[in-house]
Amino acid sequence: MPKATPKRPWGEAIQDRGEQFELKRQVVLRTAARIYTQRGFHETTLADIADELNISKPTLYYYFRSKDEILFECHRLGIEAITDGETPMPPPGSGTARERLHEFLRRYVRMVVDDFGTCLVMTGTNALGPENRAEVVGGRRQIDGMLREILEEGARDGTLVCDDVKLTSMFVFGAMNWIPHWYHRDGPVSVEALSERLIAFVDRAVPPARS
Amino acid sequence: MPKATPKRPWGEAIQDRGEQFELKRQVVLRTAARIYTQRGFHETTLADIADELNISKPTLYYYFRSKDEILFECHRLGIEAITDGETPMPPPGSGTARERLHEFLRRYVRMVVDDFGTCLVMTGTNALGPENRAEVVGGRRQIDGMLREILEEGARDGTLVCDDVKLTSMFVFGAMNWIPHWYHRDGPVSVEALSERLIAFVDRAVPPARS
DNA sequence: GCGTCGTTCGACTCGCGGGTCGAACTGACA
DNA sequence: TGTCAGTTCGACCCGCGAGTCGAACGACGC
Repeated sequence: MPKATPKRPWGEAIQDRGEQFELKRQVVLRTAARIYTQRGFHETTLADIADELNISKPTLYYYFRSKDEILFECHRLGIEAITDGETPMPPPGSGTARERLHEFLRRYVRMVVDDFGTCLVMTGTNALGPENRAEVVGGRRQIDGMLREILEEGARDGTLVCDDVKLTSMFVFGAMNWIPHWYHRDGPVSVEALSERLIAFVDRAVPPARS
Repeated sequence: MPKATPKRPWGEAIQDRGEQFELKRQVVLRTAARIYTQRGFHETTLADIADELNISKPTLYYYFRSKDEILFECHRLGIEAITDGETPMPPPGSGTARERLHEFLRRYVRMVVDDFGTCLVMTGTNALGPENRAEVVGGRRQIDGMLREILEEGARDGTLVCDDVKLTSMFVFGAMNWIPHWYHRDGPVSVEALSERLIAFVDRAVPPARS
């Protein structure tokens, strides 16, 4: 019989210290993001997060400086899922604007359905401190810019026609950001199916130039 | 010269006591709704609301039982703006489903742009106590039901075709609920213009039966 | 065995903010 | 002028939860 492993709240064997540190940080973040979005940021206490992980509250402070920082990191990871995707968005000029729109929406839906993305769009930026909020707002503006750029290119290449880029992008983001309020990953509809159905809506709402 | 009126924080003459009471309650609610949506519910203290009104914190408790109740009343008024409109929604059968959809959207936009409606869609229900939350959720479900009913009728009379009522309604509500995040009443675009532009989007997204 | 570093936790501090209490003020009416 | 109901506020209470501290524990190298 293998020697009894001592009680370790994280339940894994120790290999590389720095690596383990980062790993545990990630676990904390995922858990926090999930609870934050379920109960709300202010309705979640650090004790709640600690309990869920079978660790103590001070341990959280070994990995993070504050409750705020935890939320901020969740938002940052959500934003990065789009801005720094391992495979970057196809640059302007590759394919039609409509094709790039589809790719963007697929990514965006994937983000919004993930723990961090859900946290990003469901917990407001009110709770964040000024500097953190500024960075998150900047990131969101960047994502907004991506969509607007695609819409503007669509006006040029004729595959996407809208008279008001801001209105159109807000319409689309609204529909997308609402997803976490009703869609559940573990339901009968896959994320891919969801994407395609929503893309169909957007496709109709933003038609190509009349031939 | 008229006799100097004594200092009254509310700045109005006293006429009917009960009427005044209700009036002041309304003023508190509007102010609270505005601050709640600007800074967020938990970021707003009762002192903030009191200061804005030039009254003291205990005075708020003369009009309301708790901070929760204030938020709840805001949500209730938001919901009532649609469910108990002075002019009720045209009943099923009057006009086409598409016409009823337009009327519903006009109302919904009008609500969402008002202080109480904005508060309703921007502050989550997490902060509410169980009973209050249940009532608000019930109200929102009722509004949701209105749209779904219209969509179902549209499938029957052929003026609105969508293969998935839930998905469609969520798509639409998402786009509408996002409005307060970017639209400002005092900007160049009127509420009516906004409604019509958004209706145009929805019209394209949910086409009539192919003739 | 022994020091060291990385990790964890029990027990604590402390300020913020929701909520309360009793006194004071106001206007109406006799 | 006195009383009473409606209204307002200064001063206070107090619990919750973010954040801290020092001790203890584990694994590793020697």
